[in-house]
Amino acid sequence: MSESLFPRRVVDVLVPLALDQAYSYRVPPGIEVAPGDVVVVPLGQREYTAVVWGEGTARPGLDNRLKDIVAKLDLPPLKTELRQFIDWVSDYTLAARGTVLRMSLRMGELGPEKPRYAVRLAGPPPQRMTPARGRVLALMQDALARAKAEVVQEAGVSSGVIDGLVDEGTLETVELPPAPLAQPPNPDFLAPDFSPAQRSGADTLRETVAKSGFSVTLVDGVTGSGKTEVYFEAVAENIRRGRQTLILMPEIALTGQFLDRFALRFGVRPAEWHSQLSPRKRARTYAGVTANEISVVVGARSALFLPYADLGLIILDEEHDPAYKQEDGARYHARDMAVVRARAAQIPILLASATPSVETEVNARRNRYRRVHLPERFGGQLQPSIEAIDLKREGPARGRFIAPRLAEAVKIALERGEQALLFLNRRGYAPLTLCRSCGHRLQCPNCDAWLVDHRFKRRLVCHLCGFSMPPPNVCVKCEAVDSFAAVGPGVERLEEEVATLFPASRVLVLSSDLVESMDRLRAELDDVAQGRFDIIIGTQLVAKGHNFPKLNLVGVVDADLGLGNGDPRATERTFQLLHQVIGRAGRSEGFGAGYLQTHQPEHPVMRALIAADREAFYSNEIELREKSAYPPFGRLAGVVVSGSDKHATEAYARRFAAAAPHDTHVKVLGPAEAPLAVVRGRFRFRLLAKSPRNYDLSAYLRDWRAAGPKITGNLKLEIDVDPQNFS
DNA sequence: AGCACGCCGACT
DNA sequence: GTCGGCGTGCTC
Repeated sequence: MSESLFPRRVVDVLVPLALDQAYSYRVPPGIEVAPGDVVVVPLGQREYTAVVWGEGTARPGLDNRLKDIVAKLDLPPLKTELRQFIDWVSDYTLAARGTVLRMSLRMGELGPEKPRYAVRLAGPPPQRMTPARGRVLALMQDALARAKAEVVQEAGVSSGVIDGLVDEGTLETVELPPAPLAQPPNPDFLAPDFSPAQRSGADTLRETVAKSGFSVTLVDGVTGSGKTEVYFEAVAENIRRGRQTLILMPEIALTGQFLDRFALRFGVRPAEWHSQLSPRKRARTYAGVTANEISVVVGARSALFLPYADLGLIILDEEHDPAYKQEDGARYHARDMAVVRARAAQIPILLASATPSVETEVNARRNRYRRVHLPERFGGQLQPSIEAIDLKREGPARGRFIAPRLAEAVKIALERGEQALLFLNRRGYAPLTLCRSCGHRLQCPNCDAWLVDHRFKRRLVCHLCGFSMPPPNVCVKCEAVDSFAAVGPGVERLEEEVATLFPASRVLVLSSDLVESMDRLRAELDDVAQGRFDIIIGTQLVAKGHNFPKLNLVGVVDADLGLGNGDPRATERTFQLLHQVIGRAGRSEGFGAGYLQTHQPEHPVMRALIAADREAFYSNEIELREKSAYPPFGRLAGVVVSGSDKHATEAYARRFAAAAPHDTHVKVLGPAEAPLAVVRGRFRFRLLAKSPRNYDLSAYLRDWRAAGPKITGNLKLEIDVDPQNFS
């Protein structure tokens, strides 16, 4: 009866599942909700933490099936700005709304904090005194409470000794308040010592933050120009204004040195946000961010979706880095989405890079983004001088990979007591193993890829699916015995060559598959910085963000790797990666040298690097993109159809292509077998949609997806707006 | 993302 | 006969 007299209010609630629609729920008496409120709702057999997305949409026929909201959580509501951002990302990327919301609700385990216990002096000394008890009492005489683990450490006793003293009444246990998450950074902890160019850049950034409002600024400075310290001044200004700052990094795991530099400037380390955070730390950081108790977050791309209480500034470091593109689940580019969030929140965003993405460079050249240029290396250091080694003319002997001229340069560096870095972006010993008698190549059974020889692990490994097997000694095809030959170099093979060339040197191989733990890696990088190794052989792991004071020589073993595989972004990425890795040289001493071993020294990428003519590279690349209407002068979307049955997959891809809506602005290419035609036993076919820049390609793709034939069996359809990867 | 339902093969 | 594999579809 009361139902009809007082119909309950109905609201739409978005559940963080792969659902595109918000569901309607009744609001029970005693609960008041508004859009953005975090609530608990029943769905199917379970209850979920979800968010009120708006007023209930009337849907006749559904009303008698509506369930009640279970509870409203005591959390700040998601602001309109964030909800609009989530809707926007979902619309743009075609990821389900709930999937995007999920990224904003990664609060981990809420609930009571696990108590921390400490001990302190509480009574007379014990009846029986022992040396261990004496040490504890000596330490505890000041009557301060100390964590038990700390006493164990300081007094050099076992925890049993402390327990005994507690039992005797000499010590008592007290509960401590939770350790503070992140101390507030002090914007005036250290006054920076700037060059005139840095000072002027810092002033511009500070004014940008003070003015507030949406703007995009490219902080464009070579490695060693001190751009981090310069943008720290924007952070300082934002802290003074009492607002929160988000600093995005491509790979948070490798930012140990960055956190130290932050602490040097602001007195404390910032809060961190990334996928490897422990559940407890995640929950507390989440709570701190929503309650405005954390003022600076350094995070990986997922930190972009956190519900900041009062976000005032976003900084995206190494903005060109391909790691900003999320490839699984919701496919989004954190740089582009960060600009969108900054606009939604009406705040400034800074994009920092020594080698901006072509997209950002075009925006800066056309004055859509402001540019703060830091042209010099700090302290008058020179840019490394770069030379090509033409492998066609002065390459190494067969089966060797270090050319004589590079070996000579390494020898000289070692004689000077300096370090050398040999860069090769290839893990393992050799990328290909073939049978000398029949030419058979060892291939992954699940993928269209060769098995990579990993000698340290004594296994052949597929880099696409992780399949591995011990190296066989009989050829599976011709049954020849011990006929296998390693073809091409990986970092492990390079180490072998280095050991014969420089037997007295201390060599470290750094490669992601050899990393045992983050702590171990940080320790190894520290060892390198301290000069405990002479030669470092590394994959792109070494290109990012580490400062090695004694490193003056970088040799790129195969500069052509990554070029010429038909990927439209290959030249840009090669330029950025090689520029970055060579920038490791000479950051302290100022006499850096880089050598590029290449088969094509006339390639625009090599010429731009050698001449240190960045502008030439960009002008050339921008012209090419404009001619072919590639991004940022046109839009692209990739579609991948995959399935375990090749014919069914190809047939579906054809039918899907045929269902593409007619539109004179959109050109659909394919389907064609993907460059990685088989991965994990699934066959892959690619389609590509091209449109002009000012066209809503996302809307087109949504129509296309709706018009496409139904997915059956284990077929999968993946849509990637603005693809960065064409494999 | 769960979870149930339903249809097929292979065991007590 | 029933257990259980996973492909399919639904959740306000």
